Amino acid sequence: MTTERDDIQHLAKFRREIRRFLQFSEQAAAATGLQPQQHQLLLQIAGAPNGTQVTIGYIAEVMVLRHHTVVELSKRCEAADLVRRTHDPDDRRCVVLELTAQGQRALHQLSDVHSQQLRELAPSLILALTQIRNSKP
Amino acid sequence: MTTERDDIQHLAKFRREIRRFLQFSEQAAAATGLQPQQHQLLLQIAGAPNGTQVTIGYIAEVMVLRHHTVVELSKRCEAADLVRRTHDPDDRRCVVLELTAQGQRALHQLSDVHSQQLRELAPSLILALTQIRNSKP
DNA sequence: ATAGATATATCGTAACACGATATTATTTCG
DNA sequence: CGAAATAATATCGTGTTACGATATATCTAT
Repeated sequence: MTTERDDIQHLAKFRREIRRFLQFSEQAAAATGLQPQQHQLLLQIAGAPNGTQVTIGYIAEVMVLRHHTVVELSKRCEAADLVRRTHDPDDRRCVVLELTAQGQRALHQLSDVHSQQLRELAPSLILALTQIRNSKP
Repeated sequence: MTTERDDIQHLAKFRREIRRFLQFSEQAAAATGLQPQQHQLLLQIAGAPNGTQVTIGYIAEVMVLRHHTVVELSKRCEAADLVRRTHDPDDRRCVVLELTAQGQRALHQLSDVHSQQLRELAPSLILALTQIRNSKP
């Protein structure tokens, strides 16, 4: 019972840390004039493993969203001149997503502050994870 | 430039891991008949540090929400018989939040699967964090 | 007792993700 | 080859949710 309570406190602490990070991230995105999800889209486009074709479907998978949600998100980003949408000439069903110059600028700016923030938060996140991992299975 | 690209890939990987965990969490909550935020409320009520008065304001702070959002969330949880809302007799402005028996059951059930899932995801999360932390400042 | 501070509550609104459904392009196979 | 099946993206309507603005209740200090 005592370990149960400890476990729950550890889980709660982990979620507080995550939430604080996400809140930071949302504010950083807003400060750059982006919606949080727009930032995530840019990040997943630019941060895909080398050689990946970045399509709607790929993004839907890695962001764990329905594809039509990604359609809408990518269109909002296109309208904001952050993302370019082109049809793959080899399979014209597929839409390939790339960053515009402005999208790259925004992402690099955001990535800098995120790296820095994560370097600060990493120790307590790792600690929380370690505590959870060491709880009785 | 190469390090920049690596950094972005590491950040993207970290976000993918986080997103996968959150997705798991949302589905687990849904399987128990809870909204994701309802689960978070239960967790932060039960997982507050020992001796904490769990009020609307406290939850607003740790969940990084406006207090009126917590009012609404806690009322939905009250309606679902997961949470009890009582006025602190010493300061009747404050609302104290506690779990009902049913809220405790749901939370324990969810905590079990979350602990297990986090034990699985912890290594790659820690790896991603470590890679970010080791990137050039 | 009253002004100001603190904590919670109410109301209207906008963003977002989803289900259901549709459209366009490619592949399969009879 | 051409129709049916499959795959990828697109459109539309909807419900939830968090928010800003504002209101109410309670406490504190003078």
